[in-house]
Amino acid sequence: MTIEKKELIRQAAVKIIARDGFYNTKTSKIADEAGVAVGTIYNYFHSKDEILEYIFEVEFEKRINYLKELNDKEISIHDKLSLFIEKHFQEIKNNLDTAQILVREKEFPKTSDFSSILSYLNEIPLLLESMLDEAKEKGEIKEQNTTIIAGLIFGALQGVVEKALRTNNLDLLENAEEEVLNFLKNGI
Amino acid sequence: MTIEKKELIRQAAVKIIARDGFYNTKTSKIADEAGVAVGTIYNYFHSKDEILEYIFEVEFEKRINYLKELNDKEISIHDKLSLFIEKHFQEIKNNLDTAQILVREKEFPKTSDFSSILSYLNEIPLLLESMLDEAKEKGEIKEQNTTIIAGLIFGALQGVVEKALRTNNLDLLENAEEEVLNFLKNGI
DNA sequence: ATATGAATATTGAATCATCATTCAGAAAGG
DNA sequence: CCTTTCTGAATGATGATTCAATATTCATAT
Repeated sequence: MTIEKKELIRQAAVKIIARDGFYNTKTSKIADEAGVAVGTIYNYFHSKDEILEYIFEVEFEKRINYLKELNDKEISIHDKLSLFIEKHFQEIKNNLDTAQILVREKEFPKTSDFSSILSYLNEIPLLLESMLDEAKEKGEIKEQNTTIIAGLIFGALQGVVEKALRTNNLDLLENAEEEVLNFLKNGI
Repeated sequence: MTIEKKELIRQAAVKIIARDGFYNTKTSKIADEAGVAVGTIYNYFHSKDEILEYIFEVEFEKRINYLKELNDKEISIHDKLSLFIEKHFQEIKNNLDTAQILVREKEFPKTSDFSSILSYLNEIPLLLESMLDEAKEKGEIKEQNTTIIAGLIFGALQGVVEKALRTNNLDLLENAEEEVLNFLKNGI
């Protein structure tokens, strides 16, 4: 039960799920890709659902930890957002398969092992929101509904990634950071 | 083979798929909700996939037709976006179940009846993009990558809806239109 | 009005393919 | 040799789709 083998299976799963979508992925395909038997997967995960959960966990924790760090820093809201967005697109470009999964997989029924994915999905906008709230208090940004704006920013990032992947236009990701930042600052 | 019955089945499907997600919805549940036998569904749709496709078709055509109308009008880009966003949130509030489906269902494998959903998903950002291009030529908005900005706006709208539905905070939708517009105009 | 029956629509139990998961035995490790 | 890990064929549940039987519709004839 080494952590490396779990990681091997996770990476294989990322590749296959990115291509076929979670519900159209068979555990046997993941096993093939990882070069292990199906049974082995079940030594590291309790269920197929748990694999997806783990993929989200790994990826979201990077963002969440980084956001928390940023929140504690004494820098302007613009710098915070700038750094976060830079980090975000860096991770995206770093692993397009994971990016595909993050923007595509949204179907998490209550009766499943998915509950922690839902908290991850909540947490990033919440951190953005508290970041915005603090900036609002300091007068760095104008009066506005920070819940909506946080949801909007989170969605905007996804929208750009979705567009790039859907049209297979990866060059978009190169300019995305700058364009998004400029947009956040000044609008269209 | 009346159109009313097809519509009855569509509405039942919307309700169940919004609650359980497409891949976790059984045709028998849709049949129950519609008050028909499973077999009847197959008189109106060739497959389960086709039901989802039809749901997207009905909803996206509203937006697409409206956007095309707007594109032909001689009004400012801000008015165009304002009208589109107003329409969008109006439709969302009008049918939360459909909204849930639009933001949640993203898994459309190649081998399926989903191909037309993919073109719908492309078309709205493309229309937004050409709207922005025109405004850019006229000097209404600054120089910027309109592909990215269109993807960003499309995503931002989804992000707000997702947030409202995920946290079951429907009040957000009341202020969403104004906040989003203000954001588009001036940034944070 | 009412009856007729051919065309059309509905029904839901039966079919059949599809996987997630299990687990008895084999291999590897120490 | 004992423990841990791996294997992959067998199991069992699930659920989309089919289709023969039944019901309904409705144009036409009486």
